This record gives sequence, C-alpha cells and structure tokens, in this order.
Amino acid sequence: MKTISSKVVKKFITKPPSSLSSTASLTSIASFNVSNNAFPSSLLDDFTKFCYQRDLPRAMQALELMHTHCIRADCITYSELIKCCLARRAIQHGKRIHVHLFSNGHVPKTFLINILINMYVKFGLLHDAQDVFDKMPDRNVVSWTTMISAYSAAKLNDKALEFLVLMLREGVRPNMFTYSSVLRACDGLFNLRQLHCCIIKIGLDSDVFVRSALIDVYSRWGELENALRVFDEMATGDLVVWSSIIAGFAQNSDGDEALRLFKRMKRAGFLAQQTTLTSVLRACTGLALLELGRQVHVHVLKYDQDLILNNALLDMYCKCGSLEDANAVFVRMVEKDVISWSTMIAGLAQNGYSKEALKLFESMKVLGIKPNYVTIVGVLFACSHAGLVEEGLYYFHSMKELFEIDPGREHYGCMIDLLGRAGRLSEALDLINEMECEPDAVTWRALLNACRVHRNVDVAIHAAKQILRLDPQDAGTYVLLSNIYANTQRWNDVAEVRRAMTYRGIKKEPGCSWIEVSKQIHAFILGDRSHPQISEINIQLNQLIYKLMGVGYVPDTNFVLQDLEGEQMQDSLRYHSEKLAIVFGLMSLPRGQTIRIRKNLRICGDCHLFTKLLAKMEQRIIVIRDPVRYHHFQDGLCSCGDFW
DNA sequence: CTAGGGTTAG
Repeated sequence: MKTISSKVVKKFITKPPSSLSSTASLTSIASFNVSNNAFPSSLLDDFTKFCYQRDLPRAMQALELMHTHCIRADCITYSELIKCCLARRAIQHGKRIHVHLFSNGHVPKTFLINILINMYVKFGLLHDAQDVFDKMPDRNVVSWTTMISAYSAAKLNDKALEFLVLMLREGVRPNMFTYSSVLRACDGLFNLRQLHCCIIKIGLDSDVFVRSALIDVYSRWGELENALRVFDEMATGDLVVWSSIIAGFAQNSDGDEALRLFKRMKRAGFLAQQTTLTSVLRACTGLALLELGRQVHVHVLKYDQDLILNNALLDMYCKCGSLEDANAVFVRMVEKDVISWSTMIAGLAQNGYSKEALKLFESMKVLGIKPNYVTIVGVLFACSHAGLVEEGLYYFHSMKELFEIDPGREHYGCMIDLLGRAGRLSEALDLINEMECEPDAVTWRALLNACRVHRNVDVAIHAAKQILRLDPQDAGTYVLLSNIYANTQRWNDVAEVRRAMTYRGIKKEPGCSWIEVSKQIHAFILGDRSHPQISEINIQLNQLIYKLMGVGYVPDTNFVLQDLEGEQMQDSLRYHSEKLAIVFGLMSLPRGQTIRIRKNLRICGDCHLFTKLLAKMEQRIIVIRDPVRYHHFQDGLCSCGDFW
C-alpha cells in the first residue's frame, strides 16, 4: 500500500476548495493508466478536485482507479465525497467508498468511520451502520451518539436507551448531543426522570438543545407543569426552546397558555418563524379565535409557500367555521399534500358542506393523490352528514381494496354515526360487534348519540354502561343514564348512578360559551353573572324568547335523552351559555356579521331550536362549534341537519 | 463527524 507523501497532504490542506480549477478532467487518469509506475499524485489531485467540485461520477471513477492501485486520499477529502453521495442519495457509491476505505485490512480514523456510519444512517441503512459500528476499534462519543440518534429517529426506543447504557459501561461520557438524541427515545416516565437527573448532575441542562428536547418529551407525556418548569429555569433561550414550549401547550389543547407564552416570546424580542406560527395557529384553532387567526395569517404571508404552515392555516379557518377563508388559502397553495386535502375535505364535511367535500375527494383522486386513513375518516363523515348511507357503506367496505387502508376505530365511529342518523340502530350495533379493534368510549358514544336522537332507551342504556366502563369519569353519560332511568321510573337504578357519581367524585362541567368581539374573548358560564352586561343580556334574551314564541318556539323541557352534557337545571334552560353568548353577539356585532360561538359542551335541543328560529328572525348567520361538531344556522335551518 | 421546535381524525 502506497501512502500519500506529506507534501501532497499538505497541499490538500493548504489549498482551499474554491481555488481548485473548475475544468478538471480525467486526462491524468488516462495517462496514469498507461504508466502506472509513476507516483499517482496527479490522480489524487484530480480525485480531490472532483470531490470538492461535487463531481460525483468523476470522483468515483478516480476512486475506482485509486482502489485498484491501493492508493488512499486523506480523510477530509473522503468526507467531502461522502457528503456528495448523501446529497445525491448515491447509496451504491457510498458502499463502494466503504469497501475502498477498509481495503487491505486498513482501518480509517475514527472520525472518518463516524462519517461513514452517519452516511448509512442517513440512507436509512441501519443494519449497515450498526455493522460498521460493531467492527470499529475506537468508538467515541460521536460514534455512540450517531447510533443513538439513528435509533431514536427510527423509533427503536429500547435500542437507543440500551446504547446509552452500553456507552456508559464502556466508559464513554455522553455529551449534550447524546442526551438530546436519547431524550427523543424516552418512552417511559421512569427513564425520563432518571435521564433528567443525569442531565442536571453533569450540568447539561443549560444546553438549549437538551432543554428543548426535555420540554418536548415532557409535553409528549402531557406533563406540562414539568415542561414549563424546565422552560422557566432557562437563563438564556433561543427560538427553538420557545417554540417547543408553545408547541407543547398547543398540542395538549391548552391554547390559552400557548398564546400567553407566544406573547411573552414576542416581548422577549424573538421573531416567530414558521414552526412557531404553526403552533400559534393550532392554538387559535383550538380556541376558535378567528380574528386572532387572521392576524397570524398576516405574518404567515412572509412564509408564503410553507406547506405545513399553510395546512395549519387551512385547518384554523375550517375549525373557526370560515370556509370562505379556508378555500381561499387552499386555492392559493401551490404545493398541497394529503394533509391539505384531508383537512379541506374534513373541514367542508364538518361545516355541513358534504357534497363539496365529496366532490373535492373526487378531484383529489383524479389528481392521483393517494388518500390516507384520515382522508377516509373525512369522506365517511361527509357521507354520514349528507345522509348518503349507501355511498358511505360503499366507501367503508371498499376502502381496503381501493386505498389499502384497514378500517379503524374512527371509520367505525363514522359508520355508526351514519347508520345511527339513518335510524338503523341495530345495524350500527352489529357493526360494533364485528369490529376488529376493541370499541372504545368514543365508539360507544357515537351509538349512544344515535340512541338519543332516535329515543331508543334499551340500546342507550347498554351503550352508556359501556362508556362508563371504559371512561368512568364521563360526567355527561352518568347524567344521561340517570335521566333515562328516572324517565322509566327505575328509581333504584337512579340512586345507583348517583351513588357511583358521588363515590367517584364526578362533577359536571358547567356549560361555557365563548365569543370573540373586537379581539376580546367573552366567556359565558351557566349561572355566572359576572359579565358586565349580563343584566341587559338577560333582558334582551327574555324579549327574544317572547318574540320567538310568537313564531312557534316552544321551550323544550324534555331533558331525557336530550341533555347529555350537563346543563340540566330546568330553571336555567333559558340561560344556557350559548343563548347568552348569542344575544351578546347580536348586541355587539354589526348587522350582517356572522356570530361565531365556541362551546365546551354539546348544544342542547332547546338551544338548537332557539338558534334556528333566531337566525331566521334576525336574518343572521350563527355558527356554533361544540367539542365535535359545527352548526351553521341560517334561515331557520342548521347545517347539521338536526343530527348531532 | 453526533443533537432540539410545526399540519389532518379522535
């Protein structure tokens, strides 16, 4: 094996890549072929040039010649070549370099082997990476961290944690790179606590990367107090740390806190980027803050074609009930992925535009975009909403062969809704029984809902019992069950349910509605009189009820199978939070402007009827979003078709 | 040479 003279090596090091000739050719290689006794400095020279010029084909040609003649270049040049392979995703070339580097029993420097391992990792060839790793003599922090990071990214969490242990056992000290990688693989709280302790002990908790990783893991585990603690301990932070904590709250449906943190971030002088804005939009989405969302949209324009950000924007408009805005965004998007389409399809369907949703699904298929699990949920939801029972059944039964998607819980949920809406309760029940996955509380709630609408007491009791078995904290279901029993004079059962509620400490969540008026959120809670204009609102409400009774409004006092979610006191029926919010909206928003309300509980039948008639009488569009559905009231009708 | 933050349903 010939080695490169120190002169040549020195030349490579002192010569910056930019000064290399851009017109390198293979003439020297040709001449070298003829007289291969000569020292191949010109070959190495060419190889180096090709590597730095990212001329992969020629560099590889030169490499093959070097290989034949057992010539090696320096590590830096090889690392350039590997970078080049990575950029072009030239896996086969990478493998050739690997062979060359280890030829004739040679062992490259640890630094170079690490690069090689990393190459295999980036190509997704974990096996090869592991193989190189296993055979290398001196594994340093970087070698270990590369493997740990690879396993974390591949979600092989056990493997990643196992490697951390092995590494410690070999006496290699982890650094901040190691910890931020391994934190991603924390799938047990026990591990997380242990790791967090180690990190604090060696003082790595001040590293921004480690910190954001910690925040991220705690958020993923829903331990936001801990995430916030890690965040607040920070002396210095960067944008990513801020984004992590904001995302944590946004993803755990605490939009309020997410927005508070966002304000703090801006006050601290940080400028939001795509990632941050995406989380902020998600927070707006959760809180149905259309006006704030619109403000954020202005900042989004700077990152015009960021796909994820646009998807979040799309969803925000859909969930805030403004399909005009959503559609405008959708049309303007140059790049759209399955998520964009799914968001729009589901958004249309949820807001009562089922036909449009299905049309959009057709155009998506025409464009050759493959629907995924979520897309089909939206499609089935659309069928259910439009009462297209046969279409829904068709898609449901053929989704496996058409789109290679196995029906899951959400699909069954939609089908139960669909059959339930059509009054085909026994078929819905059959469907639950033939589910491959275990039905969960959500599934049974879909059935219970159908029973509620079609007043089927027996099946309702069955469904309610299943829900309470799976989710013993579901206050609404206890109340409903108790009401059913009361209505059928089963007083012992009523007492039993009440006892269970007391025993388990179940408290009903009070109904609450929110409305945004000139960037201010006004909250109305049942029985709460703290709103400054509450007296006037009540007076107006009573007048409206009186007027509506003149056009056929009869307050619905039948609570059985009706008041599912909690506002059951007869006296306060007329003061349900959404009625207060609507009246306030009528009082404060200009004529012609849509009144948008968000509710924490499902709307009751009385409020639904009230709003339908009110929308007609006052010539207003009223949109109410409850935890699962949307109600667009206009001209005495609701987009939900009276099924919710 | 190794590390951190974002989107659809439920």
